[in-house]
Amino acid sequence: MRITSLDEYGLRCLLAIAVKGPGAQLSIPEIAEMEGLSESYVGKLLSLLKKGKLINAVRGRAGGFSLARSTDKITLLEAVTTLGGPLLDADHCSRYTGLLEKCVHFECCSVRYILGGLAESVAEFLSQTTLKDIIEADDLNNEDWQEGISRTNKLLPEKNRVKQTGFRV
Amino acid sequence: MRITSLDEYGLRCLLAIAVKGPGAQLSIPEIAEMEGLSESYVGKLLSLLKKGKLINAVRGRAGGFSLARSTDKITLLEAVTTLGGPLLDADHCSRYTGLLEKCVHFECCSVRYILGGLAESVAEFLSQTTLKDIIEADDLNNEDWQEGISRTNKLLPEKNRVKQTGFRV
DNA sequence: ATAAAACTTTACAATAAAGTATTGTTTTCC
DNA sequence: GGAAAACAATACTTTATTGTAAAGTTTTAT
Repeated sequence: MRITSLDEYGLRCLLAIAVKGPGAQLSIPEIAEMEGLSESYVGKLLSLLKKGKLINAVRGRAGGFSLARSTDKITLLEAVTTLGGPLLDADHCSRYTGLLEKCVHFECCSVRYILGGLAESVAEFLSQTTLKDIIEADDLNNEDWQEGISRTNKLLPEKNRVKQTGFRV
Repeated sequence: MRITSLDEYGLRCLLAIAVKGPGAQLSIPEIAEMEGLSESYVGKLLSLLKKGKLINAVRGRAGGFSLARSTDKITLLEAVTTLGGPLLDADHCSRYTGLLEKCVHFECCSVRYILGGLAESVAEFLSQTTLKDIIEADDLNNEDWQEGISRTNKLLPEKNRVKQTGFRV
């Protein structure tokens, strides 16, 4: 399981616009400067977000991007879905068929069952947070994010835990 | 966010051994045949699982792989972690720095905060299911997995929902 | 009008992931 | 002892993802 670049950078661009305030507009060069990304890449990311109807674009010299809806009407689930596509795709089972035409577990599949549940769980989590929630969070708990490992890590058996740093899933 | 091939195929190989019963042994050619995968690929997947101490290997003519522990002692979190690595890596923030040496949000980052929470949530979910749980599940609910979309999909605003099929996150 | 500034689209290059092939080592059976 | 069968390690090919570049369109200021 992986978080993709599109998720990471796309969320950052979306939040950059959201943080600016209601109705605010930001241009590609501005966002690229703020986020330390190339203008080409920001343009690509924003075109995805636009296609997903999360932002509106104004062309021309005074152009830029603004949120299509207020921050409390945009959930992380929409953002992540728009950017990286589905976690578990509709054609998941026809993608992972191995050497055969059809997956050997097509009729009854415990992996599919589990991954389906996981996808729902993740969707549930992401749908409960809006851009507004993120922006308004008083304490982003960034001091101990490196220690966040401990919380997640404790779920693993001792010898499998990551010693150095970071979250592990 | 994506589920990787390693997750999908690796879990299938692990379950193939687990399903066989306590102490049972399976060879690479056997698993490859059962799962419809190449022997090379199965070998690679099993070597990962072995490195993660989830299975034991016996070399030689009567060789094969067996579970390192009983099915109720192996969680999905361990399996997925072993196979695909961490969802949110320790060096996440140093990987996504854009054009700069250091991410502009390094000091205080709302995306990191949210993704950290998501990683914990996923870890929580995966750690609660063992191989035993999967094997023993009476009804794997496979009849309506295509309809599973509805449950997840309902969390998205109407116009953004996937019409065709599948889970969407 | 014309140039500048900004979005749009698509093609391309670089990188990473996925999967295969090869070669080698260990064990068993004859 | 030698062949067969299996695991082990690694290099290699293919494919997908990332990120960049370039050419085009729209709007505004002068």
